[in-house]
Amino acid sequence: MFVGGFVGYPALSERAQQLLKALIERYIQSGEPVGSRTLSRDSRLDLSPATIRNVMSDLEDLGFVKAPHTSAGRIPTVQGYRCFIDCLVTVKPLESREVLDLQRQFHKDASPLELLERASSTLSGITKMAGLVTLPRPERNSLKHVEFLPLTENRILVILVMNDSEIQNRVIHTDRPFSRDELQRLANYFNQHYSGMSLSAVKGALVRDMEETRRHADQIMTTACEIAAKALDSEAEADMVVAGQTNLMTYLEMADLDRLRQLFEAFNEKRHLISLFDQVMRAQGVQIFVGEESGYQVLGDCSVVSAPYSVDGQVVGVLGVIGPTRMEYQRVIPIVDVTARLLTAALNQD
Amino acid sequence: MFVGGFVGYPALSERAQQLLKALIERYIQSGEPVGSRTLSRDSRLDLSPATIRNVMSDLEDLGFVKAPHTSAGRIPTVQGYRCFIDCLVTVKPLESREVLDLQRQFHKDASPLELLERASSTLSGITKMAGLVTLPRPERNSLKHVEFLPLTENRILVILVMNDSEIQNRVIHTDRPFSRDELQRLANYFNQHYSGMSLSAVKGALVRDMEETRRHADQIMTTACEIAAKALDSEAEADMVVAGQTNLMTYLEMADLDRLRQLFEAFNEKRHLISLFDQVMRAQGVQIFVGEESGYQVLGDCSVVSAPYSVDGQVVGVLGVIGPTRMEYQRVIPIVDVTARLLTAALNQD
DNA sequence: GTTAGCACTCCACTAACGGGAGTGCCAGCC
DNA sequence: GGCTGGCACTCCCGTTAGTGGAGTGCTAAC
Repeated sequence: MFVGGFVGYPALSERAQQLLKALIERYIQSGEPVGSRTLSRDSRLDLSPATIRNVMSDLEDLGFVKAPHTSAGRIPTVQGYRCFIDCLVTVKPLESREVLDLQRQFHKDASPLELLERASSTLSGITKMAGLVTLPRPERNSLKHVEFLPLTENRILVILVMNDSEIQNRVIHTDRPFSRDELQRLANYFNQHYSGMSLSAVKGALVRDMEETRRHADQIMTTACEIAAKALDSEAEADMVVAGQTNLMTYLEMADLDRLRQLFEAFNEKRHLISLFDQVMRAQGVQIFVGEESGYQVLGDCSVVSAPYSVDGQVVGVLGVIGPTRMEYQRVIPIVDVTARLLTAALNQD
Repeated sequence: MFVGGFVGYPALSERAQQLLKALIERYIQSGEPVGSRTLSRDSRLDLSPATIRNVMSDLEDLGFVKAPHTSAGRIPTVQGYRCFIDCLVTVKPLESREVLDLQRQFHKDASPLELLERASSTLSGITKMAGLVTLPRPERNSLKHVEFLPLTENRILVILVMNDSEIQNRVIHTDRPFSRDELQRLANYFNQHYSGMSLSAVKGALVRDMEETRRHADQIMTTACEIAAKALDSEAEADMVVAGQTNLMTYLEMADLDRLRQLFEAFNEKRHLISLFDQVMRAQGVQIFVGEESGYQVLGDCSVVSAPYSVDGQVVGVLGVIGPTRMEYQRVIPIVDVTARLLTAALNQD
């Protein structure tokens, strides 16, 4: 009667599982505490309300559900959702029509950044929640080409062209002026030796090589390395694209203005959300945080459904949605999953 | 007894003006309808509540105030605020200490973009409302230097260096591949002829010159112009920096979630707000929109206090704050004014 | 023109009430 | 032992009624 594969949770009978599932599905749909009568009708188990009450009482003791007050139905706890997501939910795969709709969002000839923005707004659009996509860390990008341009006396514009056609500008200050030709030579040297490596690899190589070249008294090499090192030093802060935050305002469980405010501040601040998403980069496939599980109190009544996307077989970023804990996981999970795959595909073509 | 300089409004007696002023100041401070008794105490006029009731009744007939219901005090109408702002408010100039505090925000060696962001967040910080700063339209910027870099076969990276060290990248597609040397020559030609002009002037000149050079069959010139024209064609959409939107959530007059949502969508969409601010560019000094005066229904219970800022003596952008109509104009007006001046100063130094 | 007084209105708050939904427990049934 | 029907009990929520306060408009008197 007791079921395996239910690791980490207090053992639940088959019946209790089914009831928990039915309860959560019902609650997700209605948003109101679910009572025994309702459940008796809903679940296919053909049990009387009284029996169900007994089971529910057990579920409450185990911490899967709770009653807002004595004479109300039960609502899921965080642990309840967790269990539901891990073991009980039956994700319904997207219809091929829906996949096509999604696919259409990712134009062939869009720039990488456009693709990410598209992914974010698409996620928010079809889920009616907030969509998020982290930008790839430039450190992971590989460097295709470098250009040094003199701006004024002691200021040089360094242009980094990444292999996925992303371009970054940095302005650096130098001790002495450089002529256009000189800079051209330096850039040539640099491109010969370092292009094709990832930014972080370049950083590493520079540290080693600068010692080396200095020993050989190779002035060009040393100077080129110094300039490049300066440019790469300016840490590029991580960033993310957010879309459809305002959707969250429509969920009444967040009617608390103060809480809503904190949430929106988190969207603006980004830092915390990014470090949350960084955790996901290490995982594979869809990952879900329910409520405070994320470690951020701001996400009180929210869940995060996320999945990493990759370029050249390597995970470079994460996308996902943020919505009320009471979201339709069975629908959102495949959407996030498929979007991540489609984004990965779009980024890797050509 | 009747006062001049009160153009465009139904004539108001000195006393009525003073009462209107007192009423609005009181309402701004308390947020609650103001009754005759309160006003009798507040205003220095030493009038009995009954007398004040008569005046208030007149003010209501003239559309300056209204009563939410029969037995409540009066609150200002949009027209009332307008009159208050145009004729009645006594702005109290900032203390020199406050100016210094503000001044400290604008570091000497910050980039233009950083300055704008600083201005926005400073405005939001001291007013506890939302701060906005429009970015200068690139068209107004003058072009310092152009660089063409080959990316792949038919893609060229065009780098535009503006005179205030702002850098813009554009990737364009061409019919045939160009070699690095060839591009260098084209850029040289272009820089000789066009650098120093404003972007919009360059655009204008290109149209004329392309005809001209074509007639001379000057291949280099024509090609250079064609490439540049392509790059400049990609319209740069106007943009703005917003800070502290979430501050607005604390004003209870916006407790209506749906309205709040529309407002935040406007912040994200930006387009509308920018076109509102565009109007301000043509005006001089602080300009204020009360409620729907702005022409945007979203700004229902909001006012906009704004002022243009300039570079090289020419207005290039606008900054301001958005907050509840019930804001402390006498404080906000000088803050916006001074911030605009300080930003202008910071952008023009060096 | 100004004021005091008065009747009237409307809101906001509180208390009381009843219906509804749901629970827990118990006794009886299979 | 597990399931069920019945019943008393609890709590919420919406409605109603009542009350006090704040403010107005009007009128008559100064």
